Amino acid sequence: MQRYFTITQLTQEFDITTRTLRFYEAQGLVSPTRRGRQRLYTHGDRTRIKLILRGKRLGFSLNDIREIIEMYASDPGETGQLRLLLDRISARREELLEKQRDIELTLLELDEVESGARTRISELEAGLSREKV
Amino acid sequence: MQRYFTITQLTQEFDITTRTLRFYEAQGLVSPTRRGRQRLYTHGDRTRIKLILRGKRLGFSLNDIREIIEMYASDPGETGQLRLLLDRISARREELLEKQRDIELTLLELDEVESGARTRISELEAGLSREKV
DNA sequence: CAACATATTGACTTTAACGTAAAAAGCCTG
DNA sequence: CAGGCTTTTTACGTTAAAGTCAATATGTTG
Repeated sequence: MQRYFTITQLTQEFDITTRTLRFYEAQGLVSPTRRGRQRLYTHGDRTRIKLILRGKRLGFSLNDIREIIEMYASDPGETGQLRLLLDRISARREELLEKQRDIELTLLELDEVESGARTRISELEAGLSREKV
Repeated sequence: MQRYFTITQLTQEFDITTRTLRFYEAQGLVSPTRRGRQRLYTHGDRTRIKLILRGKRLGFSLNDIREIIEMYASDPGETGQLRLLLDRISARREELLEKQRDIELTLLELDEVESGARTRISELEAGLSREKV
């Protein structure tokens, strides 16, 4: 297993541009180490990038994503901070559950549209295309 | 049940601004009728708005949403068009299923962070706060 | 080492999705 | 019907998330 990934390896793997990865770095979402000026991404960096892209697919902004990632990485020493973390977690969980419900609804609607379309196709194929079946 | 909704009623119900609704109209996503210059939204319009907002929560762009809504409303007369519709439906379904998986993963990660946090809280409350438990 | 590709940096541009502000129109209400 | 409110229209501004382009720098290969 290789120790480091280059920027182009990652752009190819995730189908994003170098500009995107540098932008994420400027936003403090990843911090690849350097060999000279060149960026070297560790497996940890790669995992972070996966998290970012997953967040994007779910419609989270980069700021949201930053907060989520920081939750993962945070290591609060006192109870108050830990309780605050628990609150944030449950807020995020609520959001995700709402998205799940939204998806369920949309899938159901797609099912309806699909079965409607299938019905009409079979009508047409049965030669019943003389209006008003 | 009322026949029409005013723009402000809908902005209040959905917690969006009039600017947003007019913007959606300019994008061809809703087409309220008019009484003079005033916009009157039907129940159908209201449903569309719900669809739009649901799409947004799932991270779809307004263009995506337009296409999805057009799928719902489309009434293609010939088999070729219907098959194309079926393709679009299954593509959208794939996207949604991917989002579902993304959500599952994220929920699992949140569970882990949460249980870690709970563990540390109980350690702290047990008075074991003298480093290295 | 010259040539050529690859990487970095910085500046400017673009696109989506609204926000904000100003002016005019419409419509109650005393 | 004057004053005040909401609504509409028009136009310009803003923000997030990159895209594009040009100038260097670095690396590598014959």
